[in-house]
Amino acid sequence: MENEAYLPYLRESILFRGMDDDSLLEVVRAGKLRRVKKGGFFFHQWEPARVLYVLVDGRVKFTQLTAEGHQVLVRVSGPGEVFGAVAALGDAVHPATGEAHADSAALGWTSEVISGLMERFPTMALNVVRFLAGRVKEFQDRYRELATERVERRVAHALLRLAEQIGRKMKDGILIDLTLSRQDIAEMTGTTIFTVSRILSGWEARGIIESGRERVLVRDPAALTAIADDFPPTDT
Amino acid sequence: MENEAYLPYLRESILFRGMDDDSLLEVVRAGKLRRVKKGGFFFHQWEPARVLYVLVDGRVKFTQLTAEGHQVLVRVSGPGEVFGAVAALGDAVHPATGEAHADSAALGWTSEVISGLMERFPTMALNVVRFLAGRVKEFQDRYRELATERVERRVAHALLRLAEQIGRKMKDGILIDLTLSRQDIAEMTGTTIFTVSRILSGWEARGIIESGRERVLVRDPAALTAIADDFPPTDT
DNA sequence: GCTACTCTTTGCTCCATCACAACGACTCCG
DNA sequence: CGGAGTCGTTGTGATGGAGCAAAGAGTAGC
Repeated sequence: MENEAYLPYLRESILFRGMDDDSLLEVVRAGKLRRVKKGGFFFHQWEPARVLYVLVDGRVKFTQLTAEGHQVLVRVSGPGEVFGAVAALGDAVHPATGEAHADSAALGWTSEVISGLMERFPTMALNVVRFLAGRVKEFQDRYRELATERVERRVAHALLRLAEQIGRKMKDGILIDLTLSRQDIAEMTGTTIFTVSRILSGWEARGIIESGRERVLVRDPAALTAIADDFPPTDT
Repeated sequence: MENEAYLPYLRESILFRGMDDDSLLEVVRAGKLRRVKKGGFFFHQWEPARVLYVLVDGRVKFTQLTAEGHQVLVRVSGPGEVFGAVAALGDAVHPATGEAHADSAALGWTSEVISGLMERFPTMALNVVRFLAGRVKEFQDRYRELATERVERRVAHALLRLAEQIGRKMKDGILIDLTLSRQDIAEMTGTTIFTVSRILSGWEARGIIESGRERVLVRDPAALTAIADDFPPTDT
């Protein structure tokens, strides 16, 4: 079974850390590989959730649509990351739609299989718990951010998070390695495309970032951090 | 050991659901009761987290303070609810301060004990996972709410959540059974005390709520739901 | 039951951000 | 390489809600 080729991904994944190779092999064999082409979907919002995935290749964006048609971009995942977990583990419906923004592949386990594995491998159960605790903390932080911060700071935080998570180090800065439109940023930070555009233009003029169509390069992360933390600008 | 008196609470708690009485007894014995007087603290933000609690009596408010001094009210817990879990299970620091707003008592287990129990009782591990998954979902929802909704709707949502969680049915409505100031509501919804005051006054004039000093009674939950869901008012 | 304190209300001002429109730039495809 | 479509920029209002000040209402302690 070709699944085994993905073992290295699992070994580093937060869910399976600390497990021995035999156990990992068993886990990998219990999973099922699913490929989704760019533009395709792993699941849609409101669908009942059955499967927890670990992305092994590609990029997946998770968006929520509100009743009024507002869209919120919840997260972008890259290889090695876990997704679909919250719904699959809480035996509920998917809170968001997962769309492949590049040709993608993910290993999936149904919730029953996951439960079984957790019983057999307590280490894994603890890992799952730690993973979820981290997610809660993340959303709590983002919640507070949204509740207390101005748009500019929120955008700075969002870019820093993305740079950290999927940034690629280039000679002149950190490229956010992802097609990332102004619209996307607006949906991540709860603002409008216009405001984002103005903010990014301002930063570009100050040399903090370099941006093009669906592309952002962070040239001066320190300056961005200063904005995110609301320090006064270092130079006049 | 008097802990056993609290068995009924645990049996209904989301963490211990589905466990047999022998196991529960063991769990309860492994816990340590902690009492905190009104105004006292279970823990402070930034402290390293060691203990997961189940509240057996009282009310605890959880607040986060931002670097700039903005305060955010994250949650209010009543008897039977789990708290301190996210930090204790993720072996991190407490993301919030837990203050008793009434004389309170809680059973606590250190993270090591919890880990041990989860290994011994897989049912409990699954419960923990489900609990955390629910928390993630909740914060994701609140995040989206904050990102896309106007203040009035957010306040409506907040009151409905509170009514659901700790409301007490009265003959003329649902009393939110908690000292709940305008300030508190503002901190829950990411707005200011002034705006909250205006909104509540408006609702009171329309007969939707009845409010006094640190007290809110929901007279017409349906109207509040309509506001929360942004339906046009049913009558002129 | 007076006093001090805290919580709440309300009027006013101001501004960050939204909303819309129009234009400009880039990309893809035939 | 030209045209259509998408994405980004910028100017001009409009406004929801923040921020502040001052007064009103409850509450608690003495």
